[in-house]
Amino acid sequence: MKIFMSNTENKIDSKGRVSIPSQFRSVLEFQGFAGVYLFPSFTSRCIDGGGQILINQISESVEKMQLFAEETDALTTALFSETYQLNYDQDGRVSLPGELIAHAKLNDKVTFAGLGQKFQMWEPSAFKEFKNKARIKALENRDLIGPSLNFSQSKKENE
Amino acid sequence: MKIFMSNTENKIDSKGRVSIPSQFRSVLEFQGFAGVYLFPSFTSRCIDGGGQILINQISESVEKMQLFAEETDALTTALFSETYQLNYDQDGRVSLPGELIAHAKLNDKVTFAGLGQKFQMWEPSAFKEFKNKARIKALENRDLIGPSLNFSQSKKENE
DNA sequence: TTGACTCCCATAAAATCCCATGATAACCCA
DNA sequence: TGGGTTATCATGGGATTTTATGGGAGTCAA
Repeated sequence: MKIFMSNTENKIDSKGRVSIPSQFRSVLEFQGFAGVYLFPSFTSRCIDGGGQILINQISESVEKMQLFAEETDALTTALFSETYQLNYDQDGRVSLPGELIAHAKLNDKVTFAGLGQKFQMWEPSAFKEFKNKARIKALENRDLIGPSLNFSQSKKENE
Repeated sequence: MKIFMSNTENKIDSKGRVSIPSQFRSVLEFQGFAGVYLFPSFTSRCIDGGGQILINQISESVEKMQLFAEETDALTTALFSETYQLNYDQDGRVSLPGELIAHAKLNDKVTFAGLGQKFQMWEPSAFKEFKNKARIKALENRDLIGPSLNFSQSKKENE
């Protein structure tokens, strides 16, 4: 299973175009279509992005909720009405809608950050801040992650 | 089950390339893909590395988390945004991202140390220091490991 | 016409491929 | 057992490809 990982900082040029990192493109194309789905994050000043698999997951999880019709409408509206499907050009670039740029407060640079099944686009300095906090949180919650990271070992050391 | 063991010191050349030790490569390829996953250690000034199995374990542990929770974003950011998937070339070399070099404070040499299901990459002198401390800790905690190991014997050998 | 969006080409930097070398380890055979 | 041959491996460096990015020119609609 290919997933989004690592982070790179790319430039937004004078025409408003950004290169999707090539490793991300290979994940997206592996999912069956040469483009991205982007929408403003619910919780942070950044853009959430993903490919076909992410969109499918979202649709399925909404279905499973078995909400009343009006609730479903509200939720899907919130989720999808601000979602943009952007196919990138042959050089791997998209031009970002103004709404997304505004939400993430982007200037002329974006950091792409892989989060597994999705990725995020951040104003670079905002990302660094979020990442540092995330690192600290992850250390505190290391038992959630499992034994693979030998976190439990270092836990013993400290007790 | 093939695992990573022993340690070797390799050089980082002028282009920033390092050879993955051939014994490690055979473990990695046994896991199904000719490359490594590297990320900054949460607890030490070194790089953590592994193969497909390690990444699968991590992916599985976050798979069932909520899609749009801030906590999930924080955790997956910590886990994936600093993880690099590097396929090595036909000579078995990768070029290390600057972020990882900085975290481990590497210059022109790296020590690869096998830790079973994962391995670590250290600045050589930092590794020696860490190894000595680890040895002492292991001796203190030898009863945690089980009766099969006769530590007192190897203790004598090194004194 | 203007602005937004393509497609296409140019370029510089970085990553990767390919081949050569020396050192070490593994092998073979008398 | 010893000595010589053969692999294997880490490393250096030139050549080639990929990637991100800039900018020109064409298309379409308001």
